[in-house]
Amino acid sequence: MPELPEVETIARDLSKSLRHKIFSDVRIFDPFVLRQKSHDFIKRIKGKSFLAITRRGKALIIHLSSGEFLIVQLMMTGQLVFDGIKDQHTRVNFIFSDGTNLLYNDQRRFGQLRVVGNLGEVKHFALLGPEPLSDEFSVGYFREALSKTGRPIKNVLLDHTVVAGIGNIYACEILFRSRINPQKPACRISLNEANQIRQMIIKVLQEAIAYRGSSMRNYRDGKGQKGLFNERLSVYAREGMNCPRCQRPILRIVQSGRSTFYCGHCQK
DNA sequence: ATTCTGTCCTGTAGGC
DNA sequence: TGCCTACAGGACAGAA
Repeated sequence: MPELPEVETIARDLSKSLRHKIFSDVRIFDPFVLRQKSHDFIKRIKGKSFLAITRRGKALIIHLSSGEFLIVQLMMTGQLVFDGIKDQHTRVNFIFSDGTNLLYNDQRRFGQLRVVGNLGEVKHFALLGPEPLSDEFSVGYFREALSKTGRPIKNVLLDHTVVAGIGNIYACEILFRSRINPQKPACRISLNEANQIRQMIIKVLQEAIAYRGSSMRNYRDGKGQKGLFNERLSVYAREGMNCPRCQRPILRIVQSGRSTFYCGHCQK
């Protein structure tokens, strides 16, 4: 699924594409992706206009003129494509008064869409840790969070209650660039290493946003295009290929049921 | 209390 | 070719 850089790219694209649009109709092809009854979902969107789109963690928040919010969790394979062509994975089609549309496509159907009256009622947001690109994600906060647990650092980066928006691709890339072994217990990471990891979190995410994200399989931006960060990935999905730093083969292990890619020589 | 495992679902790649 | 297994960007309930 899209992680923070991909979701941010979609939000930026759609904030331009959807400016001044009015939702004139909503077509539900697969009610499974809704967290509420279709008629309620449609009723709360139809006739409203688009005000803004923001991001929290990996979730998109569309602000409606009614004061309500359309929340989209893309999960693994969700896509929001402006003025695309419907295919077999199109689950919802939002139609605007000028004849353009916004497709919600989702191959695996893990994604979820819903309309809420206020963001405070969304439990997921209440549990989320700070945005990594905000001042809230301070040196002191991050050091403190690492010191409190003996879990492997990779798992801590994936824990959205610690820091929001980092997924499997960027957790691996951040640790590679920080030269930290993904299995290292968080509480054994030194203050200097914690600073290094924190800076790499910020740097890698900003760089990935600048390159419009990474496309492994299904990710597409708001214009239906692939991201460009793939060729800049050093370790993710590169098992057996050469480490760009020492030329030794990249390793793959499983942590908490998820693949981790790293260099056993460079990352201590 | 904290942490991990299995599950949700569809599709594809690779081994034999 | 075809069948079978493993795996895929996330989140969460329920179990250890």
